[in-house]
Amino acid sequence: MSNFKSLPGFREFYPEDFAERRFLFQVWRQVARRFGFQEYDGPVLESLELFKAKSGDEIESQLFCFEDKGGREISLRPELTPTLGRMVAARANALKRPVKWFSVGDNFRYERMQKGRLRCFTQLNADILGEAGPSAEIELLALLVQIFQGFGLGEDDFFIRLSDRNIWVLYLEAQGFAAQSAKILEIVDKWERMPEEAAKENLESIVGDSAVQVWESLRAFLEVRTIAELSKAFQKVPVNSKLHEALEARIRDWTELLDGLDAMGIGGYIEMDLSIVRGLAYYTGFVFEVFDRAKKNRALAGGGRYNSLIQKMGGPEMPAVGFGLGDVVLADILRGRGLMPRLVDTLDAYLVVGGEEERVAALFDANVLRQSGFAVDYSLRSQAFGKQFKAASASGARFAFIYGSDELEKGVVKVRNLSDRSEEEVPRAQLPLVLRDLLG
RNA sequence: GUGGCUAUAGCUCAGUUGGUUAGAGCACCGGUUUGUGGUACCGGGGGUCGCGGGUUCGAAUCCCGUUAGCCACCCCA
Repeated sequence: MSNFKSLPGFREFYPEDFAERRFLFQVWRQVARRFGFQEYDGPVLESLELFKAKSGDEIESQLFCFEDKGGREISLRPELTPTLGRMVAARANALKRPVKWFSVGDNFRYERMQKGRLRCFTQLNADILGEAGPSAEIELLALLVQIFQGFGLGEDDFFIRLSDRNIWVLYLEAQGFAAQSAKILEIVDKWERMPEEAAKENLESIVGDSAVQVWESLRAFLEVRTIAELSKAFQKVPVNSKLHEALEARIRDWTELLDGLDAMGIGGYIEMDLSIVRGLAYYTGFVFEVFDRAKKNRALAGGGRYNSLIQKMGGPEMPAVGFGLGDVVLADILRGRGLMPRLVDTLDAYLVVGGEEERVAALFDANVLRQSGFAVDYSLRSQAFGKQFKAASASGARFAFIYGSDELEKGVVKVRNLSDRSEEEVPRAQLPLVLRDLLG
């Protein structure tokens, strides 16, 4: 065995593995186009600054970054959104709105691997830019659901946890902690993972004596599952008139969003769950994550609204919402459910060649057939008929063309249907036409 | 970055209290088969037993180290 191994977290795709990938990407592209999204891509390698600008300096430890020969600090992209932001910012005023774009590309993160997480993975990114209202979220979430449905997954398999950073800020503001909201949301983010005592201590260091009271209010908010419960939660905190207006507006957004998702027929996939807050740095409104119902896997996808990124990239004010969907967890789940088809490249015809003299005719016809667009193969070596038929079956070809001395004397080849074993003689010149008919 | 478990053929795994040339099934190649294919029979190739060191007359087996993988934590854009 070779001493050269692929790098940790980087995969090799043998043909049967690659077939799985192609299947995933096919569905992604098909469904995205169905929704009117256009495909784009950006550079895999970017300046380190681009990613730091969006996510802060700490991110460097999780990047594949290095100095190039020109002394530039660069990094393989850990995500596509900064690149998208720059691309859209550069042409923002010339782009028809809404901008509905998607991309399928490799991303790189220097992290310890575990189930569902590698160092190089492929992500579908879909974004809608230029629309501030919930109609963009409705469209995007509908796309997300149809993609999973496209793989045969349904309501019993996955669901979307839907949350809202705006409503959290309003809630904390009402309690007088607007300035501390980022830190408090960090506690919310770790609510299920962090031991209660540690979380309470942490909270105390942020809000001081009000810790007990705030803790209870967080707990109550996390139990909210409906708009009615949401309104009720706000009745227990002091809401001044200015806040009241913002709150009313936000509740109208929520209503529009949920009604729209119902209208799309995907209400059954949505669960209001304010424990989702996600990457605190740049999300500005609704955020969401997709999980399998069994919750045995990492999030299948995640995203949300990021209304200030385009400006940050030097563009005009431009609202945006998007999601990323990785190939690793998705493939795990599809395999687990038996929903990963074994796609193999199949041939239209396999040429069975009698001997060296017949080979001349076979090579000639193979070339003609291939130029006509058919997938055709034959044995590179002179082999017994039985051997060649075995190879023909294994290749998945639908037909075998038999080049025997008897046939060629008559100017025909025998066309054998490999599934029903029927045979007919066809003049060589007519092979492309006949094959086209046979394949339907 | 931290911790636990694992490592024998391309894959799934056997391998006795340490014992002589490390096995099986599947897969692959060849044959039975220059005129008919998923079955059958026969044969073949393929291993530094993850790597390095130690104990021993002798190590896949015991000990130490190391690397990689898996799982969880941290993180998760």
